[in-house]
Amino acid sequence: MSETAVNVEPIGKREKTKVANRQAILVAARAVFAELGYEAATVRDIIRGTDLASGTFYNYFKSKEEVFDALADDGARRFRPILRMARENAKSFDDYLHSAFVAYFHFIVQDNQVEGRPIDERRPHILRMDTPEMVAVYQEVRQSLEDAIAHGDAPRVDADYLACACIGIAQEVGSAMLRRSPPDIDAAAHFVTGLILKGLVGAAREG
Amino acid sequence: MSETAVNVEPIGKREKTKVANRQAILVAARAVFAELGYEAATVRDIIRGTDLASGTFYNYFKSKEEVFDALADDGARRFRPILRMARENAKSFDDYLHSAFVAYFHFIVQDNQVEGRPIDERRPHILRMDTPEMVAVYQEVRQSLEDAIAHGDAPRVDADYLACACIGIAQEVGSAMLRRSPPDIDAAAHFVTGLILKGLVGAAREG
DNA sequence: GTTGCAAGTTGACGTTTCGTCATTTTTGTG
DNA sequence: CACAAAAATGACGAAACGTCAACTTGCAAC
Repeated sequence: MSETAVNVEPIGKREKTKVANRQAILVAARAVFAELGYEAATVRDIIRGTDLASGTFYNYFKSKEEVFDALADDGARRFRPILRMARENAKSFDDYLHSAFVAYFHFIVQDNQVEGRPIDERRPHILRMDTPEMVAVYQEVRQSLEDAIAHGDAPRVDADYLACACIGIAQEVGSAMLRRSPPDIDAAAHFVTGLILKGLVGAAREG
Repeated sequence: MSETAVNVEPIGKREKTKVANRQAILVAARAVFAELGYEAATVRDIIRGTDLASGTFYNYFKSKEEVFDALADDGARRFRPILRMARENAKSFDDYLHSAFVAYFHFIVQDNQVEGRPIDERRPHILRMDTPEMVAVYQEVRQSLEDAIAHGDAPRVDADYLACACIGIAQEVGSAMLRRSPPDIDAAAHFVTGLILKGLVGAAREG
């Protein structure tokens, strides 16, 4: 065949700048939200953090809210493969639970160290369950639980409720962990894993 | 003494309308948020739902955000005495946990039946942990847990983490429960109580 | 390379919402 | 009733919004 050049980068300049602009807006938005808080931030504040014009913002997002959702979505998107790896590498159900929580706590610690800032500051910690990637994370967790139940590795619990409970625990205990300094990921993961597997007894400080 | 009239109502008209106005704004805001969503709602939309003038709004709240926080705060304030009663009437620690969750699930079911609407609709379900009454609820829960631990009714767990875990579970499983129709409060409460007391085994469908 | 067109960017503009404040109304008191 | 303090009012300038006609850029056909 007469196919000549390699085609490793199928994206032209058009698409490239589109991705770059979108990303620039998200980065600027993250900084602005951290700086001013979600409410006080304006679309103009965000766009000022890029080299784009005000009108361009609306080619990418309908509103400040949509940018925020995209940020949350992004977080979930980055976390999902980590979660999947935890599942694939797990030696047992207990191991899966533990490594999933470790992964999540690790993730939020990293995520909250942006720009050398401590954690502090009222950041928009608000997490929606209804953004697409968020739902995907929920489904991933739920699927793992259902598989474990099907294989007899876990009791026959309501997988929907259990997935929700795990997510709720992860979020709240995760936030509590971040409030402590330094955040002890292993301790937090040990706590929540013990709680889920054995209840209060499992969560107790010493075995 | 020449004190003549009874004084059962120490509040004059001043204070009375102040309370009424504040309440009117909160009621209108709840309706507007439900109707338009938090983002789309404006301070003017809210004030239009009352018979007050626009300027008056700012005598009561600094911003839309503050109104929203006040709504959340209000919810927590109404829930707190219910939670306290659950504690005082509890026969045991297990009983306390169970009745607290029943009370919470009952509370949110009621709260989401406002105006005959189903649950649906993206309402600002966003719950902040940093509003004063919210913190009070957290502390109430934590205190109960610490007391139980001190009295030997519960293992020596990290009370901060456990309180956060309970709240996270209550929120997420509560939301999941609301998504089902009809919401089964007892089933949900049974699930979460079992989970916390005995872990997965306790949460399984049949004891 | 040049030409033409679709895709994307720009910033100025009319519109909407914001938050303030001088004025007016209401409430409590002597 | 008169007076002062407290609160409500709505008009106003400032700020942010979202749109759009004009302009620039990327790409493909020739």
